[in-house]
Amino acid sequence: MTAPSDARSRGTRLPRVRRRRQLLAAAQEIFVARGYHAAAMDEIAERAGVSKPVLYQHFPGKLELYLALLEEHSEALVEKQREALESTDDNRQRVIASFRAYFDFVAGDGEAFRLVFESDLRNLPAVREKSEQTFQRCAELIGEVIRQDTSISDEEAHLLSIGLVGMAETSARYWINTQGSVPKDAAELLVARLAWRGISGWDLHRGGEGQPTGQDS
Amino acid sequence: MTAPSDARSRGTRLPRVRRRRQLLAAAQEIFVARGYHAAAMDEIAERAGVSKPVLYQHFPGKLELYLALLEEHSEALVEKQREALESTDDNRQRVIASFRAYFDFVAGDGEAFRLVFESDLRNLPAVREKSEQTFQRCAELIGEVIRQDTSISDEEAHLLSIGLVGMAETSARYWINTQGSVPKDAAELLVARLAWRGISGWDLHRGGEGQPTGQDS
DNA sequence: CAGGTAACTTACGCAGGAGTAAGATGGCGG
DNA sequence: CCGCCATCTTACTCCTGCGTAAGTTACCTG
Repeated sequence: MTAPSDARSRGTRLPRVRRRRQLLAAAQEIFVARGYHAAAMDEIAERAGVSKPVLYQHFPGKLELYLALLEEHSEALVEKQREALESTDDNRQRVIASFRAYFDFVAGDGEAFRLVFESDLRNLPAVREKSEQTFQRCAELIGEVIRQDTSISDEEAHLLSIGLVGMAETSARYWINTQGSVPKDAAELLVARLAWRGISGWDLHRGGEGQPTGQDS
Repeated sequence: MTAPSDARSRGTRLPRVRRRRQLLAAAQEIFVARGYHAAAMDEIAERAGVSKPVLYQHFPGKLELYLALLEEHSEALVEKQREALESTDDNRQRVIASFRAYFDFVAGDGEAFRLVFESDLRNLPAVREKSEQTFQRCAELIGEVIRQDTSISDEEAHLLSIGLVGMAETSARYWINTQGSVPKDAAELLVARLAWRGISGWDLHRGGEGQPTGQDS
């Protein structure tokens, strides 16, 4: 568990690009495990089997190193979300795919989600903006879908989307932190069903265009 | 905005208990504005119109000072939540009250919610536990209500509760961060409605005990 | 009004960790 | 085989910010 990810090659010289990738991987492990503040550049270097100045030949400072990782994984999440929503035309399936995307994100890539969802650097404007922007972009993708099928205002649709994204993020994080109690598929479907029941046929009472037929399991 | 909350009394001696309360208030302002790491004990002392050692006569260290505040506001949230759920017997009203409690919490007490929801010290076990425990307790309160009215398993009910609490927290935070775009009442009701549509009559398809009558606006 | 004690101050020690000179090394083109 | 440049290392500097030692002032009690 504390085994160096790539110290097999202590003393080995690497071409620039390869080394950079390896440094990013080492940094991710440390940042994820300790958070930004408790992570020491010395430890990151050590984990990569390299001395500290090497780190500074690839990144101007600790902050930039962190931001590089944050950027990468934020984009990955938005991309996953976009793919999920484009994967089908059926809105119910869309909801399921969307939640699955969140659970996949949280389950994948060495717990990188902790950088995006649990950053201890949110007080830095640059980081706060990135986090919120990522969140907003995910919500906006969902918001568009909602707007297509309902007659509610843009602002309201956006607020609903925010709520749904929050639900997805929160439940996915809860699920990953309590691994073993609920299988992934079941958790995804359960929460997706909650969301779908919430939004489907939203404006029926306004004289909507057809009640969801109720088969939802 | 940067006006010292209580430096009117620079040079004034205060009885111990009064001073302690004032120090907590000053600390809250700084911690909320800067986060734990960027907050300096010097600045907290200055804000209170007092010199640093005074701080240390009341709290053993920065961490304990922070934990005192975290504890206080975490308990306040859980209490608000409990009151909301006890305020009525009608589950639909319960949902609304529950969301209102979150919005109230977020709107009140000098943005103290940032300590509970956005702490930059979550990597410290003591803080992580407190946060998660607060979250769990809120979810558990809701979970009990859900279990009373549905036949789903305890684990599933809990997961749903987690999702709902996440939705409440997220939408409340979004609302407070974009003050002015949506009135509080409208936001609360909108999201509460989303949640209520999601859970009400959950297990009808199993042969439940009566369909919700559909009047939900 | 004197003396004691709680409240408070100035001024410092000290540790941890980011970032940096200056020098060593190894492989590759000539 | 030799010199050159990219790669890497040791061994520092320096700053920030927590926590404290020692000394000072106001209030209160006898």
